[in-house]
Amino acid sequence: MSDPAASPSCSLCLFRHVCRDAPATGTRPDAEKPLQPTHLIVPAGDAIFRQGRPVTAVFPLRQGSAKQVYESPLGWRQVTGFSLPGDVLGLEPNEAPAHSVSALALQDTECCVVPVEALRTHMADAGFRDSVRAVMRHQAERERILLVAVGSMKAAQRLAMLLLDLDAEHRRRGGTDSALTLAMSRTDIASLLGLTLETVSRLLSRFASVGLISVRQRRLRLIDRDGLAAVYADLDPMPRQIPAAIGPLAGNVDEPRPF
Amino acid sequence: MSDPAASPSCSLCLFRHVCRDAPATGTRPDAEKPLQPTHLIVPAGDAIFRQGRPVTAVFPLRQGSAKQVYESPLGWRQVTGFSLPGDVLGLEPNEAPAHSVSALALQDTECCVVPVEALRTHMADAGFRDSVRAVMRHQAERERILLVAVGSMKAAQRLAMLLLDLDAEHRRRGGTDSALTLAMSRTDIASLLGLTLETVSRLLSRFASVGLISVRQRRLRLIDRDGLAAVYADLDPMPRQIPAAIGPLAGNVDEPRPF
DNA sequence: CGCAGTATTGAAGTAGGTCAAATGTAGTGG
DNA sequence: CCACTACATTTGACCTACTTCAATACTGCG
Repeated sequence: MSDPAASPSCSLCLFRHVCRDAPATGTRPDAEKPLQPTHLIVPAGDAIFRQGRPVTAVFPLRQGSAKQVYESPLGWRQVTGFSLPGDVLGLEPNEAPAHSVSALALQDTECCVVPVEALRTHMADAGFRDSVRAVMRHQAERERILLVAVGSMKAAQRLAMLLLDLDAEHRRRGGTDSALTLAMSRTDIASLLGLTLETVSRLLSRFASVGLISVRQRRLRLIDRDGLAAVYADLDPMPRQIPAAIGPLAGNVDEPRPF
Repeated sequence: MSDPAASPSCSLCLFRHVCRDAPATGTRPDAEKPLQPTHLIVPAGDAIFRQGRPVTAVFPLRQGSAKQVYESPLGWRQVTGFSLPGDVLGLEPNEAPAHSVSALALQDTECCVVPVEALRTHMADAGFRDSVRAVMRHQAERERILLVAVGSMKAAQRLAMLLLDLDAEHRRRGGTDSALTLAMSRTDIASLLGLTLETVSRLLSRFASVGLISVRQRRLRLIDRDGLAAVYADLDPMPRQIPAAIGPLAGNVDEPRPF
């Protein structure tokens, strides 16, 4: 846990090619790997950094998970995303001097600390710079998809989208099973999707009752990904209570890609 | 209209310090102003650029107005913002190689064309670079506020927010009167705010009926900015039909700042 | 004038919010 | 280990803000 050695999350880390902690990469000689970040342990619920505070470092996530929370000038609060091991917290686009959101640990969490000076130094490398910017662009794209989802999709679609995304991230991290554990509360999910916690809970139960998933508290298992994708794409009126007996051969979805 | 001379919008333009078309700035000697952009006329409804297409130039808006439209992978479309003269269209953060949204002219529109090479050249100047990045950050902040609005505010709040923002932009451009003309349709407004056009129309009527604004079609006049700010801040249950006779002295709003 | 696009207004339906109660889970200290 | 508390989740019943459907009016343009 507090062992500074390479963790599995390192293999997905943005800094893996320049970090001493990361396992050697086959393709590169790794002649120079000057980055040896310190580590930081954050207990569940605590902030890794806070919105508005100056950016002094970025934080590759090693263990645990976090949520990003944005607080608007009028005091409205909204979750804008979740992060898993391998993600880098605190990367601000456009050379922002201050964090645009807060990051709160969803559980006891460990992350690396990469000072901005080190980051800036490495940004001199074109390849590295490009990959950092690609990550930033991906984040921006995600937020836009969230905006469209919240702005024009139904509750069931939004939740299906989130589940598919969480599953995709889980698999990208090597999870071969379909079981995942939700680190975030129903309230967090509701905030992200622009719903209430009751709606999220009901929807999860409904998904389960029609055989799309199984849920018990925070243990979740995706059973029918295609079905979820259909819900996401809204090809499916999503049976209110009991599925209309006529199951029309679960049609394929042209674009099931979540997020 | 097609006269290439300086327009009033130039005085707000990001490029004013480096552009030959812009009026001389008092503070700087303008020794070097190597930018002399070509101009582009876009008829109402046409695209200035399209989402996914490579970024070849950015487009300072001279006359007219435009909307940004994002199309999600699944085909959902949403307006993400409106632009007025002085704004720069097509500025993509993170060195994105392609436009992340489309820009459609809301009326016959004229804009400058600044090739990306020229932009990149001027980015060498620290002051200029900083101001460009500040604009990008401001845009990102706007989108986040929109996300929170759509995700957790009521319809009336969202609309009040938009009206206050449009008004603020109008005044920033020198408009001293409280009258403004909406270049966008009710449908566009509805899309931006995550509502239906009928709701927008009804809400405008309701705002008018309680004396916050006056509207007729696309002519709009803000009558009670403080009242709108109160609606935005939700200090006000927003009378359903006829105000509940007890008017509690229209309280001050701590943070009436829209967007 | 008459048509096409845009806006307003009404009536009815519903998705999701709100309020409230019951159950489950985890943490704490005895 | 267990009792007790605090909090998260589920579920139900009701309600309303918003959508949907539909009809009517306004504006601009050939």
